[in-house]
Amino acid sequence: NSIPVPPPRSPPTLPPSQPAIFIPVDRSPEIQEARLLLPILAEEQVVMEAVTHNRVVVISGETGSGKTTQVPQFLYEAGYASGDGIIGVTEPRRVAAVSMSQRVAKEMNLSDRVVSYQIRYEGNTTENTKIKFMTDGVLLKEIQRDFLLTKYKVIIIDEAHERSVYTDILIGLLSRIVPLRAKRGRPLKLIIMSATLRVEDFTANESLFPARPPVIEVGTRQFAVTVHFNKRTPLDDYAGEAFRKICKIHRMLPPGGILVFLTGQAEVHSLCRRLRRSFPHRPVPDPGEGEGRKSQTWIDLANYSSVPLEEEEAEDREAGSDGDGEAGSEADLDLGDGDGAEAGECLTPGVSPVFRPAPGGTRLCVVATNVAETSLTIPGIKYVVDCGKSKRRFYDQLTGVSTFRVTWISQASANQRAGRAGRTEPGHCYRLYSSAVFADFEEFSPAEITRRPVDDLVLQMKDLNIEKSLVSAEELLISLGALVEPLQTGRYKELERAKLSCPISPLGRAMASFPVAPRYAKMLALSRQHDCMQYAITLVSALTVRELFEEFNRPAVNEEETQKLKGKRARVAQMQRIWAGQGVSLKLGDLMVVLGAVGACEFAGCTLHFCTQNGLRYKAMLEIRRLRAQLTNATNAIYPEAGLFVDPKMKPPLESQVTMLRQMVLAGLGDQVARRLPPGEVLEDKWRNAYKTPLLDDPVFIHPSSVLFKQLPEFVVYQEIVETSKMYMKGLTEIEAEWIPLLLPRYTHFEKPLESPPPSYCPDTGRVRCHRASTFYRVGWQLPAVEMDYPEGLDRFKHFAKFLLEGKVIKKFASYTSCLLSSPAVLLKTWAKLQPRTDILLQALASEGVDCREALLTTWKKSNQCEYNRRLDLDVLHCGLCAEELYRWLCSVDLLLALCVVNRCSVETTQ
DNA sequence: GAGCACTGC
Repeated sequence: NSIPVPPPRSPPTLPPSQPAIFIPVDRSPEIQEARLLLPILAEEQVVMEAVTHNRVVVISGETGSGKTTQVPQFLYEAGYASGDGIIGVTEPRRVAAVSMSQRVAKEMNLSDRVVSYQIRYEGNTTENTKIKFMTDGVLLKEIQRDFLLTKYKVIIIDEAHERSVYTDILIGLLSRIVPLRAKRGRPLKLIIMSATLRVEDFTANESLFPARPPVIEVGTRQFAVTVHFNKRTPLDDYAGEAFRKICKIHRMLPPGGILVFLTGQAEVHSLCRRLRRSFPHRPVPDPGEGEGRKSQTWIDLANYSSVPLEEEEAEDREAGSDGDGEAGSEADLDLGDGDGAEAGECLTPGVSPVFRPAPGGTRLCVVATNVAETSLTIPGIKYVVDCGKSKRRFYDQLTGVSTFRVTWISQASANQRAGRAGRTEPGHCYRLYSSAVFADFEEFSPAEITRRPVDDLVLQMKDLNIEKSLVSAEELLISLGALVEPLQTGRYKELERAKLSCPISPLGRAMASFPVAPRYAKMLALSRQHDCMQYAITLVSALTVRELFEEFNRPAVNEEETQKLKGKRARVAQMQRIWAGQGVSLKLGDLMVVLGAVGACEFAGCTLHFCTQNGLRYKAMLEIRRLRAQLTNATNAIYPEAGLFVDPKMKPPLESQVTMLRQMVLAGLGDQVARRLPPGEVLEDKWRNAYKTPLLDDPVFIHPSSVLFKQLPEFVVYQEIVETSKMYMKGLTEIEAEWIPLLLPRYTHFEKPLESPPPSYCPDTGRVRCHRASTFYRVGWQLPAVEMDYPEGLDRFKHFAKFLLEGKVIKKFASYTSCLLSSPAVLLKTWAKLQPRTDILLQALASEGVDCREALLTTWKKSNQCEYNRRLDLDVLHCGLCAEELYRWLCSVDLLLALCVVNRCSVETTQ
């Protein structure tokens, strides 16, 4: 039943054929036999000719065709990995990269030193590696180091139809790299593998590939799946509809596993309970406990969603109460050969060992969310029940607010789900919605890049010196100090254009080398200053992984379970309070909890037992552990003097370090500050305990799970805002208002320096200091006046001149102060200009740019290179002789300054 | 006073 293969479009004249290369492969007879069944094998000739004659080739076909495992082998046999180049294959998921490399190594009878993989945390590549499977993000990082990907002769992008962000960006970059490599005489071949439906995305995009690349279509080994639509579409109760459908399938249809697609964890729980109640078997272990629970996500879906249904089923009262005649009839289980057979992806080799076969005399029923669509393959599924919906995260690019919504899936997703029924034999897919509804589905899910924040991507592109016109992300990066701020001159349009072409700063380069979001990368880059790096790394790891804690909020089925869940929630809340601590520690808020949780978990050896006891997600803790190791290595690579290591017995941070961490969080997440509405300003009830953020008009609230929920600090920084019943901030840290102007000057509008307290001279930095009040951008919150460097401008020269004459800058000058014709304070008077001597002094300082001690000494040094060079090595400020020389110099030559102000006699005596 | 799908560096 394979799709006819059109010949690849060939160029009018073929280049002279090259001598055929053939690298022998020693496959076992069993492997060879199995390969022959794969549709792709019949196309080897076609594929290889297309690759020979084209720089870019698209291979389309569902995963059942075997293209992922076979095409790299074709290329290897044709010599694409002999000599100085290797074959690279990207996958959107880690499991796929690992399992594919193992599978291909086995098929080719080669060691994993030759057919290897690389994922974020680990890999087995060697200098002998010829075929390298990797996740898409890994290859993107490699481009950052070697833009032309010189070690590869071929790059295969697998699963391109999934349109994952990294895959999208890779294809964009490779479309530019391929011609560059051709120009250099070391051609790189690009093979894009995609499901048939989405091939146009790549071939019809002329800015990607001006010459349309040839497409080779391959059939699948997929068995026919008959699709049955509901006549009616339930309004809301798709879970109930699923339940009824499962009951009917189970009662009336031949053996074979059932896979049910729902949208969320709670639904999965509740449907499983309902099924167990209706078809009781031996007790199924509670998902929240039991030693078989290796990891949360997988086991959740394995243990509690694998419901063996007994053949001698119990009376199904709930199904019996089904009043919907039409949906309840047996007609909709029609097994006749419909023409609705749809091929869908079904093959992900390396089936998860988590799924145990159903016990004898029972039927396997798996209730799952989206995971089962691409990430998991469950053996023995013959029936798919598809509610047609999925829960997706929506992200508002303007406000940064996340929401989770249950929406209709795309036609492509529905077909993907249906395909899961045809893996081992012909199957059936029951769609709990009508064909009319299906026809209204979007053809595809929107590409991921359109639905997520892009700041990290822009930074990476900048690191590659690629321009991208994404204004808001650029603004964020400028605010973080990762990009150089554009010049504030010129017309508006020029300004906008300047923004888009901001070069990357040294800080930005350092940030780009950390494989985390730019906000977190900035925290890491800053942590070097205060001996907080190991804490910052731990914090950033945990925040990147997110959702550290198990969710015990699901509705319970009976009193016993209610109590159990209540107990678990109480235990977690208690631990969170302990980890958060009191006083200074508590101000770090939910991030202190995270730090404490990771610290305690590692201290206990990161065991499953510890995680279960304390409501931590074991899988999350393992991921944090690996990310910590990676970030520690990355940090050591940038700052070798740091000498960091992952300390499993890391001590809690000192109070001073906690404060530094809070400041780092603020510096990294300066645009995610919220202020509590002062109780006196609460006019409407909806603003009670509410916070205001710069970007939202509506009130936001502290999430009840936060340890700061009852604290209600005036200023907080949040990690995210999720809109559920209200707008809730999560991941909170308390910050001090006076930090904002100092750490976030770019978000602050400063007022004029205050007259009281008066500006002062800082003997340590040699600069003029002052106090300034300020307001926070957009919302105009009044911020307390803080001490800071005096702003640039004429006034700074005035103050510096005053301090100079007062002897604050050069101590020795103090002895001359009494000889001055007028008090140094005259310089600050509005009428000072009327005194020519003060004006001449100011002009002299300004023309040399002398408004701090360093500038003064530099100018002096420059002007008196020969005369005073030797003495400058001495400490000018404390050596009387030098100070006098300096003073004389100031009076006589270059700056002319004191002459005009200082009493003539005094000058004569010193000269 | 609550309830979040999945994935990658």
